[in-house]
Amino acid sequence: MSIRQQDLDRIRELALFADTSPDTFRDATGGAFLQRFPAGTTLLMEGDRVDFLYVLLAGQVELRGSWKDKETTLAVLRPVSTFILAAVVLDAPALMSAVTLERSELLMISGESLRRAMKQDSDFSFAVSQELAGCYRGLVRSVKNQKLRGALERLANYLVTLHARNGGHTDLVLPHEKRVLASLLGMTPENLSRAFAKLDDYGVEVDGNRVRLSNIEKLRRLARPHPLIDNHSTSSGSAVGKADKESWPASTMSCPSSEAV
Amino acid sequence: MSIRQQDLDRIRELALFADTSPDTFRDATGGAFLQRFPAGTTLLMEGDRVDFLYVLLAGQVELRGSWKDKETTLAVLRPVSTFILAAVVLDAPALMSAVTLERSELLMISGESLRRAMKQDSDFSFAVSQELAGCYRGLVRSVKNQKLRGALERLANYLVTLHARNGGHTDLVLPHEKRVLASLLGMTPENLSRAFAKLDDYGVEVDGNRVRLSNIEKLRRLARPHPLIDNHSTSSGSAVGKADKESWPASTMSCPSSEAV
DNA sequence: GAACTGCCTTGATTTTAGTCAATCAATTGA
DNA sequence: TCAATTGATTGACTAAAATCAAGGCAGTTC
Repeated sequence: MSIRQQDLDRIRELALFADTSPDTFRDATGGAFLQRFPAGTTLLMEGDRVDFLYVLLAGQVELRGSWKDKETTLAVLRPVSTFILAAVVLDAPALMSAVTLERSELLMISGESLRRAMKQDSDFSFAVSQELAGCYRGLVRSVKNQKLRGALERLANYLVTLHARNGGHTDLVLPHEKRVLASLLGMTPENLSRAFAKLDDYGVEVDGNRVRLSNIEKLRRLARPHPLIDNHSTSSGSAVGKADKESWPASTMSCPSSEAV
Repeated sequence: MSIRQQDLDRIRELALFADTSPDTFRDATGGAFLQRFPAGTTLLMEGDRVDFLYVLLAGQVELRGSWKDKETTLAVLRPVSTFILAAVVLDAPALMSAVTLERSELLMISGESLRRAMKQDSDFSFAVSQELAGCYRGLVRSVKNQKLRGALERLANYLVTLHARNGGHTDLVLPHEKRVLASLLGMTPENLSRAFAKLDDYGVEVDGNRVRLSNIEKLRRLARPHPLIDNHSTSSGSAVGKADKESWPASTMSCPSSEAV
């Protein structure tokens, strides 16, 4: 249960901690601990008091919101990502549930000590502000995506940005189950199936979770991706200036984060 | 063009500045200036470089996003509110446009000096983090509202929270034009009309921009408001602890902010 | 006052998305 | 190995929302 040095090294690569002074880093992560969870574990339920900042080190976790026996996926996270930072900063109840989609490894950092570190170190506080600003902007993108586009357009754009983030390869592997993807894109699984079928005309060939984009230009003409909605760069592209980081949660995408596993 | 003391006093009441030390406050607002704009002025276009943090002191401004000759309203602000804080913190281009809906009075604070103040004063930096966290959570609510509810339910909840924020009065005045409200709620003006008509069965009587809720219980049973989606408290309710503030932009509501005018 | 404008409403229609039901394939698990 | 389960797909149907078109009703302008 104690933290290995290599784990600390990994969270150091997060934008949030990258430039933090050794002292502050030690203060913030001092009481942290590592925990493993099987797939399907609810880490946190909507409305729960949030005592920890979570850092996903391995596996996959889904953030969900619900209302009246309906559920929707707000984001799917991959290592290395932090989540519920906003609730921790405000010491407020969580607005979304967090559930592991696979067996996952999580570092849990005391919210109390994180807030203390913020108050002592303005550089760290600034880094938190930047992180939160990026999160905020990610959600603005998400709202625009949701309100301005139809389901087919959302799927098309999802594929286009997956393609871009994949270094331009035309062969993609969907990073989640289709039912999760459907929920993330704001549609039913049935509708996602039909949407994929329609994209056949645009050179999208689907086989299970493998997708080939055989006519990207045509797909792109349909999708009309826009830099103020779709974030085509991976959150930690090597040459990306720090100020541009808006890593989490990106638009309607899942959240590959600071370091590819 | 120079700033009156009374204007500085007013922005002091914003959560963002309430507890800021006099020194930091002076540093941050030093180069600020006041400007008046007629209705319909575009203060900022999507994609523009953002040089200032805006503080709305009088009037009304709308935040919009667009894609492919479609537009949607993300928030409508009323005094006293700040906006585009996230873009300022990251020194990044704006993701939304800002347009005055009425003749408005705005204080513009240099982004540069704001960032400098943050780096020097960890308390201020912390306050910015709290503000951003509140904004983030407001957007989470907004996404949940949008993805989990239908148009009629969104309208019903809009009215219920307006009612709650109005101190429980059953007579309301819609704070915006209906076309703006429609866009804010993610529907067409035509559909908003029809939705209001349907709410007739639930005791909602509409006359122009005046609305009477003659059967709140029935309306509430339809709306099913939820504390993790709808924020029924005004952002600056007198007895609200600071940590609970999530003032901006609240769910799908317009944004009465720190101090009612 | 007449013409105009912007905003709202209403109706008819089309488009889009959700629901219900059945099937199929792949996986799991006694 | 053979149910039993889960996820994905398909079709038929229903519901919701957008679009198109036409009027009505202030408030302005000339």
